[in-house]
This record gives sequence, structure tokens and C-alpha cells, in this order.
Amino acid sequence: MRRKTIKDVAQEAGVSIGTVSAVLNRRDSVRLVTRKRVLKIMDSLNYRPVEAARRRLGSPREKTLGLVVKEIHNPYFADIIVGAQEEARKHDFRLLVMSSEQVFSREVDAVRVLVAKDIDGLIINPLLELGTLSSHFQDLEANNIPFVMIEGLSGDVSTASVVDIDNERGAFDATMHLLEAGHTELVHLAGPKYSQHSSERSAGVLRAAPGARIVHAGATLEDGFNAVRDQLKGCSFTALVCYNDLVAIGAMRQLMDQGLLVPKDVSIVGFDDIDVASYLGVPLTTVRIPKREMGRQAAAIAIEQIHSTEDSKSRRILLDAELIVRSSTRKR
Amino acid sequence: MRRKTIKDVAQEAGVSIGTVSAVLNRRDSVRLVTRKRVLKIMDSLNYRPVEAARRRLGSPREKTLGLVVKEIHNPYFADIIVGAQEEARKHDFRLLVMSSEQVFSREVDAVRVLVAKDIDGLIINPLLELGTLSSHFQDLEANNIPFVMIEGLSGDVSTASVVDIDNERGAFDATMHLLEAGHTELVHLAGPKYSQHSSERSAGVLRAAPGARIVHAGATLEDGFNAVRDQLKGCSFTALVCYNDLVAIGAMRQLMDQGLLVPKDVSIVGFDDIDVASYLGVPLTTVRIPKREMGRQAAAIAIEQIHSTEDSKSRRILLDAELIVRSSTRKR
DNA sequence: TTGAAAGCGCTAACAA
DNA sequence: TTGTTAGCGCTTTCAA
Repeated sequence: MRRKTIKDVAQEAGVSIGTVSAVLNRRDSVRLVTRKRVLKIMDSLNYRPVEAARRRLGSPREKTLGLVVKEIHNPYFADIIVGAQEEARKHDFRLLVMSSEQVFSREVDAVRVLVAKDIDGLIINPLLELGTLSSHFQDLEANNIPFVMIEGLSGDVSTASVVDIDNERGAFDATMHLLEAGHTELVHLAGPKYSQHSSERSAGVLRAAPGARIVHAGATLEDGFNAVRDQLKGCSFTALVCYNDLVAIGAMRQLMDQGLLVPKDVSIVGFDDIDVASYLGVPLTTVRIPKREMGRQAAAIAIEQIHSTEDSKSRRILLDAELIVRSSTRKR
Repeated sequence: MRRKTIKDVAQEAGVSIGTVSAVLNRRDSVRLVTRKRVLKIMDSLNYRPVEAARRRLGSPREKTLGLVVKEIHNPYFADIIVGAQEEARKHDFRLLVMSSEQVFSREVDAVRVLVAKDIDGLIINPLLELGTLSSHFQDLEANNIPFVMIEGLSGDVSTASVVDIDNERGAFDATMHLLEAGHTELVHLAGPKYSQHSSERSAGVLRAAPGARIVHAGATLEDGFNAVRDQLKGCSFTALVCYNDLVAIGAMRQLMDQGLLVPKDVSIVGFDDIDVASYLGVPLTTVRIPKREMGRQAAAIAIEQIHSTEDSKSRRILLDAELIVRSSTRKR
């Protein structure tokens, strides 16, 4: 069924579209009876104006940035969103957030929808999809919509701007910290496959400790909990390097359930430094990512590219990740 | 400076707008040289098509729901968003998320922007603003855009649909649990002012324990930490009823820093049951809110109202909050 | 107080 | 292969 338009309302009410428009815009040039009649028809027809048609096409609109994250349900992204939003506001931009929930087709869809909503720029934490540089990014380029990636794609041929952190280095530092503390039986709880961050972090762990055992856990509390319970059953180890803090916290919980003490029996390092990490009963040693700063910089770059007339060259920013030693690790 | 249009490009390139349109839509009817010239002009003019004009006005578009939360940086909202998104997807709706970050003017602005982006329905967790039913909600009604509130406003005169939980009851249960465990020196760490949930929870605490001391903490880890450190200094108490889990976790950390043990010295109850609550060193006793379910129901109602032709009556759903007893509370 | 008509930026059909 | 033109749903003059 066709969407009702101002014409339908006008016809049904026996007035012209001009009158309906006047009612819509609360102009006081309409006789009360007429207004009432029109309003009633609007209601009965379930009429909703097409907003795009209201503002004269091409008239100045609110500037907006789109932000597509992989999973909204992760404190890591919450910080990135907040950072991006802060920077956006500074420049009078609004931020529209969508989540792909780790599904590639939804990421493509989200980008399409945001473009349809006429965003001026896009920040995206893309899913790692092997093969071609996906067409949704090409669309962005074709439409002259600047976009910034948070977490660069590996085969990243494109000209896209990227804001990222040195994962390899961070994971290397974390592992070295454990090695220097005398740990020899190391297990690495790796993140999701198809995550660029995960493979970079695994690489960092292996560079420091080529013999480390790698176990694929995931990215959530439950993943960490399950990995230790199932995959590490009966396995001997004294230290865990985790993909992120959530996995670390989940792992820690499982260890406690098994009667093991952290850090007495097992040392644990996380990654991200989410807020809660320092509030835990055993404050978590972790690799801090400047999450807000990442969001902020990504937004700043997007906005800069929107404003600049000349074909702004893409920028690549690699922020440092810093090891924060707390209480979940100790000398062996 | 006026936004560049297809006309500008056509003129500059010395072709008709039809040709430019063909290039824009990747039609292969354009000679290579022409295409190249047009593309170059587009680039140099920094031309970006007005998306709203591309899809023939009024043509069927993706259905979208807007969601405005108070603070994106809170696991509680993350769950609501996920629930809403799941339900939305089921009905082939997209979800656009914005955050007011506890600032009323931003909430108003967010609603305006979402309406301008032509959303079909709205879910909102409104800030508690005393006085009139704000005009941004009236606008929604005038434009026939169904909206659902998560957390009802107190003086809620409007016809809006609401999905909420029984906060009073949840807080009452939590407090009774402590009372029955023999606690007499109770402190309530209350949430932010101007939060409906906060005042309802405080009411529940007071109904169970009229003599409870009320301290205004806030909603974050830091707020809980600071409240115990500053406002409870030298104060004697054996149990804490907290506005939410974050405050509880922050409070717990501060108690530990003071050498106090939970639950041996102090029992603590949180609210929300965020994921991490059960993974803590001392798993948190808390009042579980069906967060995803709230998001899901809110989306379901919004979508139902969008589809229904007749003037659907507003719905009010009050979900139960359930006390989950873990290890942070014990008999005195 | 209401109606008629031009025009917003673009696409699509058709003509050249 | 390119140009011309009608219209998408609405607002905004201007005329009646």
C-alpha cells in the first residue's frame, strides 16, 4: 500500500494541499473547523509527512556523522562512541550509531542505511572480511563521503583513513612482562577469528613467547570463562595473556571456581583497560588502549575531510597502547 | 556557500544533468572520456548527492527505529539496545542510536535530528524534566510518529506508551533481604537526581527501612567509590543498598581499600544485574532487570503502532525485577 | 482564509 | 551516447 501523501489528505478533506501544508506547519491562517477536519483526516489516514520533502531539498541540514561498531555490547566500544561524540559535538555534528553485531551483511546494510540518511561522514570499525575491499566502501568513495576506519583491515589497499593502536606491541609488552616475572608456562586466550585486532595481538604474544600455547576463546566474559573450563582442563600453566579484559575477567572467575588464586597460582593480563578493570577484587593488569582518544581522533579526521575542499589525503594514526601493571600478575 | 548540485557538475563538465546522473548511478551508457571528466569535476567540486533526492521522494525506504538513551556508557543501556535491535531486525527495521549524555537539550536535539532523518518510530529513555510535557514529544505526536518510553516520566500526562520495571518493588525486596539478614545499619547509595528510576528505588528502600540513611552517590563506578570514601567516612553501617551495580562495584572497591571485607564486614546489594556482576571476585547480590526484554518489548510496541492503522491506544508494560542473591550479602 | 503553481535535487523515460 | 522533461512530496510565494 502506497504511503499516504499530502494529496491524499487534501482530497479526503476536500481542501488543497496548500491548506494541509499550513496545518502541518501550525500556521494560524487556517480556520479552526478546517484545521480540525484536516487533522482528523491525517489521523485516520495515519498520515506521516516525508521529512525529506519538508526541508526544501538541498537546504542546509544538521551535519551528521555515522558510526558503525562491531558490537554495541562491549565497554570498549562505549568509550570509542563517547570520544567520537564529544569531538563531533565540538564541531556541531550529530552522531548516529549503528551496530553490525559481528555480522558482515549487517555492516554493509548499516552503511547503506546511513548513507541513505544522508550522513556527511562515517566512522567504522569494520569486520575483517578476507578478499576484496568490499563494495560498501567503494560506494562511500563514489559518493564523496569521507570515512575513517577504527582498526585497519589487513589487506587494506584502500585510501581510507585509519585510527588504530599498536596491538602487536601492546601484546608483546604484556607477554614480556610475564616472561620477565619468570613465567614459562604461558597460555594465550585469543580473540575472535576474523578480527584484525585479535590476530595482531596473537602475533605480539608469539613474538615475545614463540612457544606460548594458543587457545581460541573469543571476546566476552563467557568466552573467557568457558575457554578455561573446557580447553584448559587439566592443562598446566602459570600465566594467561588474554585477548581483552572481558575474557580475562571470565577466565579469572573460572580459575577461582577451580580453587586457583590470582595472582598466586596464575597471573593474568587483559587488554583494553575497560573501566571496571581497576575496580575488581583483584585489579587487573592490562594493556590500556586510549579508547576515547581513538573515537575523538576518528571523528576529527572525518570532520576535517568533510570540510576540506581539496582531495584530502588519507591519514593513518597509530596510537600507543600502554601496559598498566596492577595486581593480577606477579613474580613466579 | 550553497551545496553543490548535479547542475553545478553538469555545467562545469559541459554536459547535461542526465549524463551526470548516469555517471552517478554507474550506468554504462556513458562514454569513458565523458565519465572521467564528470568524475573529475565531481571530485574537484567536492560534490555529494543529496540522498533524499535520489530515492524518488516517498518511495519505500528502509524502515527505521530511533533509540535515544541517556548515556551510552553504561552496560545497562547496552543490553536495552541489543534487545531493541534484535526485535527490530525481526521485523526488518533498522535501529539508529543516539545518546543524550544526560543533557536535556541534547535529548531534544536528538529527537529532532532523528525525525529529520525520517525514522518511523522512536524509543526513548527520557531525562526527567519537571514541568510541562516537553514539546519534542508533542512534535512526535503531531507527525504521527509512534514513540515508546523506557522509564516513564513521573508527571506523565501524555498518551505515550511506556515499558518499565517495578523499581520500587525491586528496591523494596533488596532492602528486605538485608533486613531479614539482620542488618540494622543500612545506607542507601542513591542515584542521580532527576532520574525517575533513582527516586523510585529510593522510595522502595525507604518503604522497607524508613530509617535508612540516604546518600546521593550517582550512577558510575567512580560515584560509588567516592561516595563511600567521602560521604561515609567514619560512619558506621553494615549494609549498602546501591542505586545500580556500577555504584555497588565502586563502593565495594573502596571498602576493600579501607580493609573492610564484603560480605563479612559489609553486605552490598546492587541493581540491574549487569553481565559482570556475576563474574566479580565476590559475585554481587543484585536486583535483575530484564534489560533485553525491555528493549525488545519497546521495539515491539513501536513497530506494532507503526503498522496498526487505527489510532492504537498506548500501552504500559511493567516488567518484574527479581532479586538475585549471590555472595555479597550475608546474615549478620 | 484558501487555492494554484513554481521549484527543491534527483531519477527515469524518452527523444534526439 | 547524450539531452530533455516530467515528476517524487512538500513548502512557499502570490493570487483569488
